[in-house]
Amino acid sequence: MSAVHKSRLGKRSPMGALVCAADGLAEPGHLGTEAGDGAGSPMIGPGCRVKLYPGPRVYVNCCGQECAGVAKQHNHADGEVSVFLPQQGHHAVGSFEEVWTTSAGPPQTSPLPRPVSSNVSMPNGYSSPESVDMDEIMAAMVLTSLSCSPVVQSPPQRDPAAASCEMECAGGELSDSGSSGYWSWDRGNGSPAPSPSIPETDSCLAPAVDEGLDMELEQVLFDEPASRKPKSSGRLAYRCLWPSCGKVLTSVVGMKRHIRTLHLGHSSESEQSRREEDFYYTEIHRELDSAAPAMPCASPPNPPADPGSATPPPSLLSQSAPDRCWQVRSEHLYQTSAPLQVTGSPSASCQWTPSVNVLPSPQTAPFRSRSVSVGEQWIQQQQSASLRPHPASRSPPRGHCTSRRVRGEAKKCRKVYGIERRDQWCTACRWKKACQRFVD
DNA sequence: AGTGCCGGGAT
DNA sequence: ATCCCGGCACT
Repeated sequence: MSAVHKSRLGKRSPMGALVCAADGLAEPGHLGTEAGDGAGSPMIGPGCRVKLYPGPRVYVNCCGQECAGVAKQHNHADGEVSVFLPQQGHHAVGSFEEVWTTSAGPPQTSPLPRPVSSNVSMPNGYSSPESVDMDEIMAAMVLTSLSCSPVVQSPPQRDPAAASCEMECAGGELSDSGSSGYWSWDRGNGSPAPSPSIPETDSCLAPAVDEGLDMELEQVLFDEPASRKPKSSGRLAYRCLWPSCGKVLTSVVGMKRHIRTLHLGHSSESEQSRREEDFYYTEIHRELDSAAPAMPCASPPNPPADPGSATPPPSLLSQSAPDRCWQVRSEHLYQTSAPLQVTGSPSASCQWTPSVNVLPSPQTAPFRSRSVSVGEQWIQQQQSASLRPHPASRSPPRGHCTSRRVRGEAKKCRKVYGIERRDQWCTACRWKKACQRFVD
């Protein structure tokens, strides 16, 4: 079956993307949480595999009454959630079941319109998760429109594999998801190797914080753009999301300059470059950030490397905007690629070559060189016990070398017009070729 | 059996 | 390049 698909991916281009979605990779609405099978149970609570990210406002049962707090840690293994209670001014550690995300009541009784997802590292009392989400969504839309061709400007969709990376790795606030996991305590899901080519993934490494602070402190008092002016100045910092950088500065200008000069390698002040810079740093809360223990990303910083040359990490996904685009823009792959996509895995078609080069940074090169998306790798690893370093080495189980395209679901000329009106068929149908009029 | 279409031959 | 068809895969 799958062996048959490969030859038809070309004209039946949507298939690749559909496979990604159909396989459950994309799960809109489950942003930032790892919900279980229960589609309508995004609630934190017992029996629900929801992962609570730091940042969102949560409520705990404190002395018999509901107390608002900020989720800080969630030890998924122990089921303990650490919540910072601003009103009490201390942290509270409670069981997973005692935390809910709406003020309506405990999780068992109050359906949550959205799972705990606003894991943007925001300061205490910054805003509600929902408002942050809106900002993030808007930013994501802009970034997506910049980074991708128009076809990918659909609402952000997440695949669980990508979400798993978010959970493992920090950063990603500027992604199109708008609710990427900043970090998580769940360490049990394989090795949290960060994606080597994605800037956000390495931001969990936060070196050189102090030096950045020392260097840029004076700038806080001056040229702070209104767009990113922190609501509680002095508490916000900006972390460079460039891989193996993680520099934290206290001013946007300094951070942008840092990214522009050190990473992007140019000093252009154009709008384009500024947006690029926005993409590579994130706003962090210094107290939260410093209070956060070692990030789950324990692996050393990965330089931008060819993903195909390394063994694919088990669950390393990020959801940066370009990366997301790849998940969606899978349909043209067969045209630009060769045998790499010709694999038996149904997900192997999820690959594409971006048509727009918006991020001329070195980071983008590995992106484009990806042969199989990480989500696909995740699925393939789930499906196959044997892990193969190169997707090209996978060959589908096929009876013979010839490949036929799968029979299309669409009605063909023969069915539409009938054999008696064969003259109205498309040329291909008349010639017994793949129908060109009613393509799948 | 009916259908879609690949591969290849004929023109 | 166009036209056609044998034959295979699939439903």
